[in-house]
Amino acid sequence: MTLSEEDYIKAIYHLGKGENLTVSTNAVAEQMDTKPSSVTDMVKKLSDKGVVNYKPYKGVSLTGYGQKIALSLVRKHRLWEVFLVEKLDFSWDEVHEVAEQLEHIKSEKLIDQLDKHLGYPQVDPHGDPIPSKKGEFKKTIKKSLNEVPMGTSGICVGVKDSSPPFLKFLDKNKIALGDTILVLEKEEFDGSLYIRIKESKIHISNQIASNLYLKITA
Amino acid sequence: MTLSEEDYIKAIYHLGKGENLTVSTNAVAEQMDTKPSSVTDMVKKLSDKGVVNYKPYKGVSLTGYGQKIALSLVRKHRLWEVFLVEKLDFSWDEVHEVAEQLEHIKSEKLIDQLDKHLGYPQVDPHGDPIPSKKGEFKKTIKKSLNEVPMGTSGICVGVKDSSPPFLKFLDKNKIALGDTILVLEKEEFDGSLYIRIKESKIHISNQIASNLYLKITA
DNA sequence: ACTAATATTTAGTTTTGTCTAAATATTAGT
DNA sequence: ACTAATATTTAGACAAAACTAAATATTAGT
Ligand SMILES: [Mn+2]
Ligand SMILES: [Mn+2]
Ligand SMILES: [Mn+2]
Ligand SMILES: [Mn+2]
Repeated sequence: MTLSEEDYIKAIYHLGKGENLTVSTNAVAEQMDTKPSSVTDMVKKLSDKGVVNYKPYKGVSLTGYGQKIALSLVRKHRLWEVFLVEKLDFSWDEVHEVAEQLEHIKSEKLIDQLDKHLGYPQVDPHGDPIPSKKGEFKKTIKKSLNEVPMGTSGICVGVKDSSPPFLKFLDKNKIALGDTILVLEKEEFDGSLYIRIKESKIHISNQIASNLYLKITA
Repeated sequence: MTLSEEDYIKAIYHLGKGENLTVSTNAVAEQMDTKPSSVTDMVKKLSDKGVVNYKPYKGVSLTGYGQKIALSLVRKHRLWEVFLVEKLDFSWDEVHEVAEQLEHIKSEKLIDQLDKHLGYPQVDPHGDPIPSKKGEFKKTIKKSLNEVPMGTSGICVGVKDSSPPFLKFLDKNKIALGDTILVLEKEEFDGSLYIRIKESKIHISNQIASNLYLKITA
């Protein structure tokens, strides 16, 4: 697969929410920041290669073969993200762009050894699970912080919005993956939340809360 | 620069033996495993971009700008090779192909942090020097083990005699290409040498020493 | 069911990097 | 200096991946 083909496969995978939904040409175009006509061209080629199922005007989905490729790419992307954060001191809002390039490096040994070097991590710096070599991975049950009952305590495992501004906000407020968060109280007026994180009590807007995923432990 | 352009720049750099010699179209074609006509096309484009000096029928050389790019690529290539050997347990004959891909990843922070992670290495696994961020690097020379001053350390990069008996001897004594060798002391009587190789001190005859090449950073 | 809005595909170009075959320049041998 | 061999460039073509503009299909509103 070429770099371009691989990026399309990943886009179709992500738009299919891991359930291999059929996705529209326009959705892929938006995700890839390209034109719908370019998507049509590429999707025809991927169909010829047996990577996707494509019915004109009806959308596109991955074949079994296509899913395997997608999972392998996701694995590589997330392992590289872990490497960048754990070994090269990148912050979690800097890794995506570089991993987007590194995921295309062709070497099976490279990724096996990287996995080992990192101690076989289960999740990437954004809390997303890393598929095994065989393409299996644990579904993490995530809920956004604003939809759990008061008194719930859990571990921050991910974000919905991973834009640099949001990630920077989290850094500034010392909210990081792996932190234990306790939801204390909801402000009736604006739906904002009081939470306890690492011994300190902070106040976050409902919008912030809705973008933070919690893995509930109790 | 595109991946293709970068590979051409590196080829011209290497053919120029680091002295920026003017090289022929055919030489570049051979190095790149492509056709001379393709080289002509690319060289014209690189000339337009100010990367090379090109006179039709007279050959091509790098401009100052082109040399900077070449050194940056060589730096990246060699740092990745060190990473693969030191951190991911690749052997020295497996790294080139992968480094050939990794050298094209675009991220200044990535390479700075990688350099730091590796402890600012001076040479790659093949004994070749790693240019600094500014493009400076030490020259290396290849000498047979019996003609270097005592106390010299270098990387074993080749053999003069490659007959099975000699190679078997090397195997038996755990001397392999890529090993770092330190010359400790010469025995006056027979010119034999005491050397240190991977934590162990061994004794080799002058004849053995004369058949081993060392790459030394000067 | 008809029409308008939207989504998608088709047709025709462009850029990049490659190739083959033909033309031309350089070099070497006599 | 002439000729033959070799090196290099030019011309024309192609595949990949993108784009714009036009055509067509789908969908939603009345
Ligand atoms: Mn990518
Ligand atoms: Mn991630
Ligand atoms: Mn390369
Ligand atoms: Mn090397």
